[in-house]
Parts: sequence; structure tokens; C-alpha cells
Amino acid sequence: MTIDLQLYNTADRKVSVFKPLTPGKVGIYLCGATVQAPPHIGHIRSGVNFDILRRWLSASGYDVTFIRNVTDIDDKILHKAVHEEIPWWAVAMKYERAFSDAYAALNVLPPTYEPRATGHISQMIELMQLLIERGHAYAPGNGDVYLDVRSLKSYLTLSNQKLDDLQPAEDADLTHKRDPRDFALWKAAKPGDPSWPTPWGPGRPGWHLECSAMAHAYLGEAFDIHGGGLDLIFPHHENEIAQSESAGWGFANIWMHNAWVTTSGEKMSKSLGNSLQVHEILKKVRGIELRWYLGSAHYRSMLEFSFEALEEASVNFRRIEAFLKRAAGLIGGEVGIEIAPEFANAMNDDLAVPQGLAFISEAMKLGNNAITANDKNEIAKPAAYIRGALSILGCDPFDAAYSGGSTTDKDVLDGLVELAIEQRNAARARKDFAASDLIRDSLTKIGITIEDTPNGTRWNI
RNA sequence: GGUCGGAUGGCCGAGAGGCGAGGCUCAGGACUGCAAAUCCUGCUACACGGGUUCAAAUCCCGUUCCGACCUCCA
Repeated sequence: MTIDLQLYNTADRKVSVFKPLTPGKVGIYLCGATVQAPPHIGHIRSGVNFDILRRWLSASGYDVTFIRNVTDIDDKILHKAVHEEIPWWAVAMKYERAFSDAYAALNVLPPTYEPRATGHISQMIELMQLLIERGHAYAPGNGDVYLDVRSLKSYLTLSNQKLDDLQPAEDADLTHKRDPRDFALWKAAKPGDPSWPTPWGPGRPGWHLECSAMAHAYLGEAFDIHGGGLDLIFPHHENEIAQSESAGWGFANIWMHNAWVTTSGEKMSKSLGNSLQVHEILKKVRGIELRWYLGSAHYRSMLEFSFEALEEASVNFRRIEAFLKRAAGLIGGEVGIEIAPEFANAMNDDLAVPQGLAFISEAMKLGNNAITANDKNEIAKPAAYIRGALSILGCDPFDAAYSGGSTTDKDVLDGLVELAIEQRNAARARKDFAASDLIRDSLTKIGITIEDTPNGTRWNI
């Protein structure tokens, strides 16, 4: 028997049984990237964590609609455009591609829909009109449109703050705002800025409006799960709630937030330079290994990054991968994909991946013992359980998403290595260990490891 | 000032009143031409001070330290 899926909800800070709004279906909105710089591993952790959630929901039988937006217009993009001397839309496209590449390298499934902010201006205008009609927003005449936070019946419910306790923004411009905490839904166009026409004058979206508009467009007035990084709780998600609820929409039922990747105990900041960009890390480890590392911590726990820990995780993963490949060889066919009840219970407990990993270790012992005993019947089950768990974590080594290289190259390589191994085994058979070790050392030098087992010699790159 | 987290063995990292999570490292052993891989055994920890309880890493009170958010943030 497995327990029901329970998830932590930031809104009430409790873990509760998940009840979809529509039986059998789940709608998820994840705040994706503001495409103004290449992704670092903190950004991609968010993608991985929510991809695991999505895979688990799908595996649990839900029909999942997963929306991850691209915010392709904002202050930083405009600044970058000036700095890089290219159009703002070229900046957005460049970094959107960088994010897409990173997601693909880590086998983060493409979202059901991936809406861009600039493609939903008309929905934003409609939302602003609605908010003005309902008395929760105002256009002071300078081209801006603000949300009137004092008009809300509730505000700051996610972060549990009081409006009057907030430190007032130092640069709050009160010439147009009714309250310094009112936030811009829409920003009047400045000379040189991109702009779209509206009833209040030409301008561009404020930061929060796009998510309310797009979540509504693709998931309706109410949906199940809204996700993002911890730092989006305030102000971004508070303001999304303010916009959506004052429009009369139910909005998100559950709020989920992933924790950060930290360095030296601190949140990763963009000033760290390039070394923690996904692109750079992928020069050291494979995508599947980086994913294993990022996914192995609980999504609500800070993950303290170090290259040592990354390397340890990679080694650990390769051990599991090696087991599965050996198992596949012994079974003489494909390893099955099966979800063990123990793993299901761990995942159902607010995605307790670390407990799931402990289960994988247990299954590995059983499987390795079966391999040692050459008991083919006993190998299949633990191997299938492990592969099942890995498939949820997005780290199935047999997943086509990870297979690179052409088949011709692979065949040639296989043939060459097999040839060397045959030579070495011939040397061993005549007890010429000097010759056999020379072959092994030569292979090691070019990055091919050799292991002798009772069932023959195995090799790995 | 307000709000929210965290501190667990040499290291990483779960757990949230009662049977040693798990991994890595290290030591010993089995296997082995050697190596590797694998398995077995060993290493009994919860920031500090009180309290509640038959029983506290876990609950309560207090303290110290670390971090995050308060309108750029995954």
C-alpha cells in the first residue's frame, strides 16, 4: 500500500494531501526565466525540481498541464541590450536559447506550453482594464498603471507580512502613486524603449503582470500548483496573487517553492562570474550527473554547492549506471521500469527524494548480490525498481534524451576496445601479466577503464 | 524593525517523541595474477542552557551563531 500524495504549501506552511481541482488532472504554473543572462545551476535546479514533480504526477496517473513562462521583456533585458549593443529582442532570444539548451542537457521535459510575456500583451491589457473597473488599479495619467494595494481585502498572505511593517522603498515616487507600496502593472514608455499601445498610453509590462495574465490564459481562473524559487514569494508571487484575486480569480491552490543552490552558505549571486553557469559545469560532468546532483537534495533544502560534492554525486551516479548496464547485459534484454512502493511512499511524502535515494541503495545491494550469485531471476526486480526511480528523477541512463554520438562511431569504438580486450585476455591466459597490464594501462590512459569479472571483462569510458 | 528558514558523525545528507535513514571517506575482511568492481564488518552524531515526558535530535522556553526576503532575484 502506498500513501496519498502530500505536498507542502507555502501558503499555510503545512504538508497536506493533494486534491486536484479536477479529478485526474493537474495544472501547474512555474515561473520560468527572465531571459537576461545565461542560466546558472540555481536557475536550473528550479527547473529540475519541478520537472521531478511533474514526472511524478504523470507517473501517478495525472494528466498534467505544465506551464513555464519566459519573461522576455524587463528592465534588465533593456539594460543588457544597451550594454551589448544589440536589440532587446536579440538579448531575449539569445538567453532564451541558452536556457532551452540547459533544460535539454539536463533532460528537463519541455513544458506543455511555454508562453512568452511579449506574446500576451492583449491579455495583460484586458486584465488591467478589469482591475481598474473593479477599483483595484488606477492610471494616474502619466502612462503608468498601478495596483492599489490599500484597496485589497487581503495582501501579503504568502509571506505573512503586514503592509505597514514593510520597509518603505527609498525611491518610491509619490507624485503618481497613491501609496509607496503600490506596484506598477504597466510602465509608460521612455524614449528608446520598446512599447505597446494601451488605452493609457504606450508602454511595457511591469514585472508581475505577465504571470497573472498567462496563468489565466492557459490554466483558467483557478489551478492547482504555482511554483518558483523561494525568493519569488515576495514580491512576485504576492503581487501575482494581488492581481489575480482582485480580478476575481481563484488563482493557485498550492504554492511550492524550491530552495537555492548556495555557495559558502550564501545565495548564489550573479557577481560570482561564469564558473557556475550550467554551460561551464557541463564541461566537467555530464548533464545526467549534474541533474542527479541537483535533484538529490530535497527541493526545500538549501543545496550547498561544491565541486567536491558534485564529483561525489557523479561517482555515485556512475555506480548506479554501471549496475543497470551490467544488469541489462545479464538479463539479456531491456531492464524494466517499475515503481517500488517504498519509492512511491517517499515521493508521495512531499517529494522526499533523499529517502527515495536510500531505497535505491538498498535495491543496489540486492541487485549486486544477485549479480555476484549470477541469479538472473533475482536481478530483474531490483534493476527495474532502480530504473523506475531514476526515470522519475529524470536520470534514466537508457533514456534516449541522454544518448549522444552516432551509432557508426560507437560501433567502431566497440570493435576497437573489444579487440584490445581480446589481446589482453590472451596474454592473461598465457600468464603474461606484463603484457596484459600494459594493454590495460594504455586503455586507462585514453580514458577507458577495464574490469575483470567472473562473467568476462567489462569496459567503460 | 518586520517576516521566514537553518545548525545532525571526518564529510555530505534524511528524520521530527520510542526499533542505529542512506551515501562518501577511513580501517579490517571475503573474492582476485594484480587492479577494479562487488559484498561483509567496524566508526552510535543531532549548536548551547533549562523544562515537559516513562522516553527528546524531535515538543516547550530562553540563548548563541548562520542565512534569506522586505519592490532586481531560481
